Amino acid sequence: MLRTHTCGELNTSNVDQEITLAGWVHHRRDHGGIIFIDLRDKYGVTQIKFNPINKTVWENADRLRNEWVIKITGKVVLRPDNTANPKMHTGEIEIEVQELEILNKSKTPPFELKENIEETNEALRLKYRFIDLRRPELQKLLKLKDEYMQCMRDYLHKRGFTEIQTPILANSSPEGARDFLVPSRLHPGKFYALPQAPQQFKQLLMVGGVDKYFQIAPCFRDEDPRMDRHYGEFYQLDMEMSFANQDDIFTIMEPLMIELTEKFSNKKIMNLEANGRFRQLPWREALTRYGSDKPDLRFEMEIRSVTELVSNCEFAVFKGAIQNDGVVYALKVEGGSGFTRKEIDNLTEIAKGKEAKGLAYISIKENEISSPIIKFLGEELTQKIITEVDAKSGDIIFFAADEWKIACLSLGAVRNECANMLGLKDNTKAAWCWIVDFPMYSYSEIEAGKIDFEHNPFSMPQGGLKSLLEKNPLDILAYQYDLVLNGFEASSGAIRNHNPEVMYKAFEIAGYSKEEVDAQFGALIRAFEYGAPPHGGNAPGIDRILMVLSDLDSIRDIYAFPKDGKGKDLMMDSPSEISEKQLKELNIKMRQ
RNA sequence: GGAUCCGUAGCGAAAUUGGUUAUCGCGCCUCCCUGUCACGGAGGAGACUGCCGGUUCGAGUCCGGUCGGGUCCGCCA
Repeated sequence: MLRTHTCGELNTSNVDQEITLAGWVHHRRDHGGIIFIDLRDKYGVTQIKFNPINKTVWENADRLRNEWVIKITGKVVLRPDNTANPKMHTGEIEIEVQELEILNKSKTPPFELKENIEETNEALRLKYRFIDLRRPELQKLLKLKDEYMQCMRDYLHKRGFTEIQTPILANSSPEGARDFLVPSRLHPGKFYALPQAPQQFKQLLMVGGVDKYFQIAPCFRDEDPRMDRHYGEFYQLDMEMSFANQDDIFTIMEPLMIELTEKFSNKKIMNLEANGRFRQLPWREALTRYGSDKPDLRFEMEIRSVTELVSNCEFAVFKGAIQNDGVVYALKVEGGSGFTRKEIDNLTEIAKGKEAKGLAYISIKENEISSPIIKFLGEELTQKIITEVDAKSGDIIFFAADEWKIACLSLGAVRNECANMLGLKDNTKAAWCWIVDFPMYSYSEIEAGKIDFEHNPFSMPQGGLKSLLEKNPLDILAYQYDLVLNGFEASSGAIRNHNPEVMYKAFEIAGYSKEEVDAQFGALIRAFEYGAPPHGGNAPGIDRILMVLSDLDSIRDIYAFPKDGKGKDLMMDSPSEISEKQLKELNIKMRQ
């Protein structure tokens, strides 16, 4: 060992001991006749001091600069009276250095590592990630993530789950996100794909009799990143159980999420049902009341229908929407009457971003009701609306008049932004909930009249084959659920369709022939013909959950070596060009 | 694919309505200093204001383009 102790552990009980420390020069204070150095390692900082006793040691101490790596041997001594530093763990002692070895020099770092320094441009920090990682904040995050993953593993192991690794080189899946493709050298013209999720493999494990599987699984998707979506690769706590129904999955997941919240955040869990269970919101209700399939339930601010109330009004926008089988929904925002013209314009743009045509409003200030639509609604109806949504002085009411889904989503986006503006997103709270009863199908947004899977084609339709045969596809619900935390989608899961007959029928409704299903999901459907047990599971996005629990502004902080917002690794300079030789070996011609 | 914000020494920021030699703090280099811990003191180096073009007597500042970065929409079964 190059050291007898770490830089974070020495205290008064070690006084007079001869010790050896190794670490980085964190900071130096040269007083002419005495040099203090804060020596840093992962575990902390210890003050070491040099006096001009030994000429060689003194001269070398004089050369030391920030981030040089050194090893020192010396004696632990009590600091003189009134010079202890209560801010340091090791602040009562210091080391009188007798020997100094310079293990490595360092160039001047491109940014400073001291605390209380304003944060440097992220791109520079990412390029020099190996330096940035030395900061205590990031050291803590690495450790936190390790404990976090260990907690999940322990929890599931105790409940009889087996962690199993599934292939990284897999098949391209025709639905879903863009794949990362890997050309095959041994099979010219053919490609592997990195898995978007181990979905099919975990279902095959259930057919294989594994019963309870989990994996902290890497997932690869070539889609544009977001603040809460790391580019390219991310990790899910992928789990699946045989002979389980939806409530069995919830019963396993809920205590784990509670444990993670309590151990890895200082948030107080709110919004639990009286029996301690997570609230369950049907998908349709979530959209109708909160305008989102991932509602932030830390605050109320519910959408209310005024469709009935305004059904006979002469305001063309409301009237038109209702005549087209649409709805008129209202969102009362308490304390929103102070929004400026510019802020309302911004909210209007947000609503339009969700395909609303505009954003009508009624603003109620002390003695005055202001609204661009009051002249169309009339005094009486305006008052009725205000009463209906229980608005008071100081509030503003926004309206969406459109087909149901657009009305919901546009007001949902407005609700979200208003909560930001009014500071309603309380970071000391954690609001978990399940969104259940997703529709199995919806109309295609690309091809008019065509029916697509709304969410996950492998889900079991509620009512099974009977529903598929008898119901209007758009009315069929799936045993499909999302877990939501503070407005973020934390997990997605389903009870799977394990029956070949039901599977073919489900795909047939979405326009797939038997041959297409066989070609694309051959292994799965073949497996289902050999006694597949009923099964289901889900897959929490662990990076995103930790990001929310830790109140981080970016999911990149969760990764040791993150990609930037354009999918580049600035440190490794990837993606990078490859040689002609490699391309030739893979039978790929570069486009000129 | 679209929208929007940002870009000034190594880092973080400033520069009035377009005006003279682009300012400050940290860091860096040299020297002084035996109790500091954001040590102190003296001096010094370091910038084609992202890049290209335009308007103007004059551009860090205004305009157009471009490159790089952040965030959002689309996208993410």
